[in-house]
This record gives sequence, structure tokens and C-alpha cells, in this order.
Amino acid sequence: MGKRELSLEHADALGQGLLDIGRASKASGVSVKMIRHYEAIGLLTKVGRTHANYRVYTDKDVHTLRFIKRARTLGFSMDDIRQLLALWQNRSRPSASVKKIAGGHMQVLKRRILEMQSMVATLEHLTHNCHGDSRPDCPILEDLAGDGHGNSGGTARSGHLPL
Amino acid sequence: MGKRELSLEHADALGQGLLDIGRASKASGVSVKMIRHYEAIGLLTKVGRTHANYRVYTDKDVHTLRFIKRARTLGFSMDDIRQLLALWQNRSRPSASVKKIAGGHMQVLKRRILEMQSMVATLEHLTHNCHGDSRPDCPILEDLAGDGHGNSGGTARSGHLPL
DNA sequence: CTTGACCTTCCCATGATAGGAGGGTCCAAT
DNA sequence: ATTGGACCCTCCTATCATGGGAAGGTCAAG
Repeated sequence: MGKRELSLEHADALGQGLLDIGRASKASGVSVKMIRHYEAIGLLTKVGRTHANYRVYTDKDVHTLRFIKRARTLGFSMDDIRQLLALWQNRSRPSASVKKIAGGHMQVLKRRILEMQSMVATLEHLTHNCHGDSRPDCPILEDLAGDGHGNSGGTARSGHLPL
Repeated sequence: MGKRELSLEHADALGQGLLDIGRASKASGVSVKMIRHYEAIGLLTKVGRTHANYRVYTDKDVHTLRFIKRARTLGFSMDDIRQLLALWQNRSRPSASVKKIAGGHMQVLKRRILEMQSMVATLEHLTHNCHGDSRPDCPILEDLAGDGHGNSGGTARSGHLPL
């Protein structure tokens, strides 16, 4: 069936190395949706268009997309990426600026890792003490409930609220 | 400086232990915004109201809020919490059900930790090789750009873990 | 009565990503 | 030439948990 081979040659001015958004997506690993989004938020300078208003991507654009993709894979925020792209495109950048962004990001990551490790440690402890059978007694729930009172029906003295 | 002391006594029928949303917030550590939100999404059964339409919280409601708060602190999703609350309120629950939810959550956490540790390892390696001075040469950018050898070590180019 | 701390509802924003509706365009096969 | 369908376009909605703020009501204290 119609498997549209490369075309858009008809477009106003193009040599080769020009891709439509679907091909740019495959070439970069960034989804079509996200490519449009990155353009919308200004991460990608406005790309070209065919006469039919189709976006046209150069090898350079695709390279930028791969850059973004890789940075996302390393967990950088879009904001960090915006700065990294600017530095990348500035051939007289000081590498210290790049290193600083990366260092800040690592700190964020490390803090999050510690938080999650603490969660895991607690959960590990609680589940270790939970028999995990058909009986209702459960230290996990007891912890969540605030330990102190075994709970539930305890303060059943709820005042009726007639409204 | 009308510091509205406890009142809402005027409300039709109340003994004590009944709080307005602000007090319930302080007592539970859950923000006022979130208390309303939890009610809206059905995590909290509808609370009482005064004649003036103010929400009224019982000790039991506050206990539930603290339960939610604690579960969030341990990183459970709202969906997990919904189930945990149901189990908590079901006095004949099998502890195995609770343990299963906690175990699933731990797996999610552990996977995320591994992902982030991998990011950190890569970044650590890259920043280690970056002089971080005024010169533009930067292995971090080289890696992101995918340009040739950004990748000297072993860890670098992968970025994906088996999920 | 005024003040101001508190409450109410409703709408909007975040960050990164995805889904879908409704409609246009290109090309190959009928 | 028409058709089918793969692809493109824009615009709107949703996610998840949280918070900000506007516009207005209520209450106790000064």
C-alpha cells in the first residue's frame, strides 16, 4: 500500500538530507508529538515548512533532537536542556558552565535517590515484619495509621452532624 | 487580630473533637488544598458541613488524613493509597493484600533508583573528565551531542536499563 | 460596624508526555 | 481520474499531585 517514499522534493528549495517530521522522529528517537512540543516551547528554532505547511528537518535539526533526547535520558530538565543547548551552540562557552549544570543536576538526582532509598528501607522493614497471609494483622497498615493506636474502630464516638 | 478561637459551636450539634479544615490541616500535616482535593477524588468520604457550609472534620477524618500523609511520605501513588485505605477500613483484610501493594511499590521505587543511579554514574564519569574551566572543550557536551567519542568509558553511551 | 482571619467554589498552572478529533496532503494502486 | 491510506496539520484534553489566586460568604473580636 502507499508507503510514501521520500519526496517533498517538490517543496520550494531543497537538496537532500531533508526529512519530514515522521522521519526526523525515527532518526532522532524523539516522538512526533514531542518534536512539535519542543518547537512550541522554543527549544528548537523554527524549522522550515513545505508549501503544504509540512515541517522540514535538516540534519542539524535532527542532531539537536538527538542531543535533547540524550539529555532527557540523563534526566536533565527541559530548563537545563535549554541552557545546555545554548552552550553547545556557543563555541566559546566555558566548560565550567556546562559542568556546573551537570553538577547541579547530579545533586538533585542524588537527593532524590536518597529519599527513595529511605522509603524503600522503611518499606522493606515493614514488609519484612508482615506475615502476608490471610490474617488481618499488618505492621504496614499500623505504621500508616500512625502506629500509636492499632486503630480503626477506636474513636467511634463520632458526633452526628445534622445539617 | 481576630484570631478566631475554636468555635463552630454554633453549628447545630457538636461536642468536641470537631475541627474546621484549617485545624484539620494543622492536625494532619495535609494542606487545606489537598484535603479538599482528596475529598473531591473520593479518598475521603464526604465530611460533614456546618450550616454555613464549612467542612467539619472528626478525629477519625483527621486520622485518615494522617494515614494518607504517611503513605505519600512513603511514596505511594494515590491509587495505591486508595486501596490501602480500603484495606485499612476492612477489618477482615488479608495482610497479604497489603503486603502485595507495598511490594509492588517497592519494585517501582527500586527500578527508579536504579535508573537514577545509572544517570548519576554516567554524569559522574563525564564531569570527572571535564576540566570545568574557561575553555570550551567539554566531554559532557560531546556525549550529549553524540559526536564521535563522547564516550570514552564504559558506562557512557547506554542510558537504558532493562525495565 | 468594621476588620481580618478564615471559609467556600471555580479556574488556571506546573512538567513531560500522550491521545484524539477534524481536516488537509501526498502518492501509489486501482 | 479516483480512491485508499499513510502521513501531515492544528487544537483540545488528559495525566499526577500540588499550589496559586480570584470573588465572595461567615464569624469572632475590637
